[in-house]
Amino acid sequence: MTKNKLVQATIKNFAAYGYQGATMSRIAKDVGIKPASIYYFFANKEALFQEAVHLILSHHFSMMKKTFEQYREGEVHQLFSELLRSIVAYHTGYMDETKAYITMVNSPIPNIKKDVGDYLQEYNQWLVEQLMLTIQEKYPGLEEQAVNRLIEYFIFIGNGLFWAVVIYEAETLQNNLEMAMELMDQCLYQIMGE
Amino acid sequence: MTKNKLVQATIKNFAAYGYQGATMSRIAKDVGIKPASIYYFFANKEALFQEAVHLILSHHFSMMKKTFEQYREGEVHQLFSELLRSIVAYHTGYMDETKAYITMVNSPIPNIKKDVGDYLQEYNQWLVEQLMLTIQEKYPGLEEQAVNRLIEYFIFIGNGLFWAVVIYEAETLQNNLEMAMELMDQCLYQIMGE
Amino acid sequence: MTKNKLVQATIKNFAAYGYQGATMSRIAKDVGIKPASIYYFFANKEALFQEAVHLILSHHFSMMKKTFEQYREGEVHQLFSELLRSIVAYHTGYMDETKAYITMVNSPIPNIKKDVGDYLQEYNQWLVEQLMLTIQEKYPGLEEQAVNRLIEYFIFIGNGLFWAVVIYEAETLQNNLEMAMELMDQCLYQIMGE
Amino acid sequence: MTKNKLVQATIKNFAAYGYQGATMSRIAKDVGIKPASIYYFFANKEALFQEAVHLILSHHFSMMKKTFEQYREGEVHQLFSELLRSIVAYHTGYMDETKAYITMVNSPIPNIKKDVGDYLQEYNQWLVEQLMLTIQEKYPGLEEQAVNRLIEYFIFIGNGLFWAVVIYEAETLQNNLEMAMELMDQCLYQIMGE
DNA sequence: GATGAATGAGCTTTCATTCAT
DNA sequence: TATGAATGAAAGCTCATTCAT
Repeated sequence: MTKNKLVQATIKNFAAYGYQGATMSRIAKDVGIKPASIYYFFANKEALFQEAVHLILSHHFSMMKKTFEQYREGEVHQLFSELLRSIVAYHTGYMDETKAYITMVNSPIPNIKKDVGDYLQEYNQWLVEQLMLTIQEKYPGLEEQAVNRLIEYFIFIGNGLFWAVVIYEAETLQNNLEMAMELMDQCLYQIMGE
Repeated sequence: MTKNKLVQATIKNFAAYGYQGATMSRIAKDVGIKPASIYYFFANKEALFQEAVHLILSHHFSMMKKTFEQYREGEVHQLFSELLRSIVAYHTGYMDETKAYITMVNSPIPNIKKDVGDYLQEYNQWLVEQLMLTIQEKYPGLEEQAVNRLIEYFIFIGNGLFWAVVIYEAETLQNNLEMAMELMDQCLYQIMGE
Repeated sequence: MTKNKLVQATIKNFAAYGYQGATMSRIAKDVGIKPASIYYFFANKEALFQEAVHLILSHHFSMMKKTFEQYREGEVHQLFSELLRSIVAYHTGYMDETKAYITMVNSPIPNIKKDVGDYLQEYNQWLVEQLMLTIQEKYPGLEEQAVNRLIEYFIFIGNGLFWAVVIYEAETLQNNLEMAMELMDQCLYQIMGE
Repeated sequence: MTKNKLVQATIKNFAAYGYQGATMSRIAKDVGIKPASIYYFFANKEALFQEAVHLILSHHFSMMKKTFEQYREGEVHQLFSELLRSIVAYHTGYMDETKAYITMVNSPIPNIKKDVGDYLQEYNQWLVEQLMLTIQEKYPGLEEQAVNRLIEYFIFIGNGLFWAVVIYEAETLQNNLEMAMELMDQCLYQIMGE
């Protein structure tokens, strides 16, 4: 469908040139239509980009959710590892979305900045909640505060991994993933006790 | 000096709007001159931005260098802590430079992308080299490979902290700094032994 | 019928925005169809507007004719009064047509300008002819030249009233109508003698 | 000066094509510059047209004022005649301004419509005030109400003449001017007594 | 050093129109 | 009858850049 193709092309151009640098002409050309035709599907540039933003964010969410659901039953140690692996897999696999995401975080377009901010908060909340439930289920005696610290470490380590995806090549990145997993194991060991 | 003010205004606008979004008019207005006057100081937009890029990168380098020199004589543990603290201090204190840096990393302007890539490599090399010397000096018996791993962990943790500066508010950020330092201590303990 | 509704919507938009300012989309939206559907009824924008123009002009003609026929049998004095009253009634009652008419008079669209010019001439001719017949019938001895002067005064006063409709509110307009009727009476008295 | 030429070309195009029909390109071409250059002098199309509107209105005002000052000392009868003659002279001499004025009266651009409305009121007020003073000075015993009625008739007759300028050719118009002056004399005679 | 005036290139957007369905 | 999808042309406007002063 033309509309979907438009959003995909928008993500690609957003990633490569940023909001102002991505032009309606280029996006149209990538899709194989004329610029004027975009306006049949979207009211204006901002509306088009907002749809792209929403797609990126919901895509990210569904990816992380899928991983979470797949490994929630197993060991906590493995869950963390797989979530970290998933961060790398998603962000390298959908590099355009990742690059677009980076420019979105400080977008001068208020609506976009707001959407990303809202998402970040929502995603974080979901992640904390789910991890809390899962871990407490498995370690019933554990204090909430301890679990919370564990989750905070996980998020911190995840952020390091995310930025690594952006700036490093495959090899270094693989090394970073291993470090992340080891650090996470350390934290688990430290907090849960032996 | 007008030229300096121009570069500063460029950094500010670069941070706020990205390369394409930052206009010569706005930069000129911020400085209090007319757009045409910019061309007395810089050949064109790219040259102006490249100077801004260089300033940002060299500023970052000199900050990290200063911290390094200040703490290289002390304990390794403290050196790492201060370097991490320095990352937070620099990136929050010079938020515009940080934001500009983020957009620079994926800049569609080849020269800018290249400069940043080169810098990243150079900075990394310097950091590794300096840390290697310093640590080996203090732990003469330690294998190079172990030191290397330690440094890699430090860089990984530093990256996590960097991204935290970008997306978190002061409070969360402080918490992240503490986690970073604790993780680093863990690594030290793990690798150096007790 | 859709076609009629289209013409009505065209008049409304013509009045509000002028020829260039009135868009096919807006007209379609007012009617509740899509722009493409207009082309089933009209060859193009000009054809649509020409139909609107014709409707406005023939509507005006039929209104004035009706008034004329209604009062031609009575006193000349009353006929003039009612014709003047009719000018106000028509142009206030069908304000959209009046506003459209004003823009039509100097329309950059040759066909429209021509149609309006032709109509003005035709309408004038009809008016003069009818008034001539009616007045001569009632004042058989009167010289044709005198009747002609009377008619010219009537048209002049009618024009003043017309423009008053365009620029004044109801109250001022009412006052203008009374002045017009009094002036007309004066002319009658002056020319017909006591 | 380019700016003045721009305003003149704007009036000409405004008269010929209306607000929406007049394009920045055409105006630029008339002046002998490129469209982009207009934006050095005016913020946008509306600002340019607003300047044109102001010029038209103030021009009209200064013309009527001049006539008024020239004949205020003489007979009232002559003052009215000259004012009427002045209406014809101005509106035929500056046909573009007159045509532009007609489209302005019902302009879909709020600012323009407002400016014209405000002007109409201001001009009317000035006219009534000046005529009141002048006539009362010359006919000291006359009641204010009587003078008021006289002025109202003058304005009414002036409106008829104005619209005649718009729709008639020179010959008919001359005839209309004579009628207007005769009607005005009649009113004077009627109200001031013999 | 600085700018007034100008411009080419290109941007987003609008709009009348087409045509297969 | 009606429209979804598309487009050529042109609109208003922005912007980096130039150059004489």
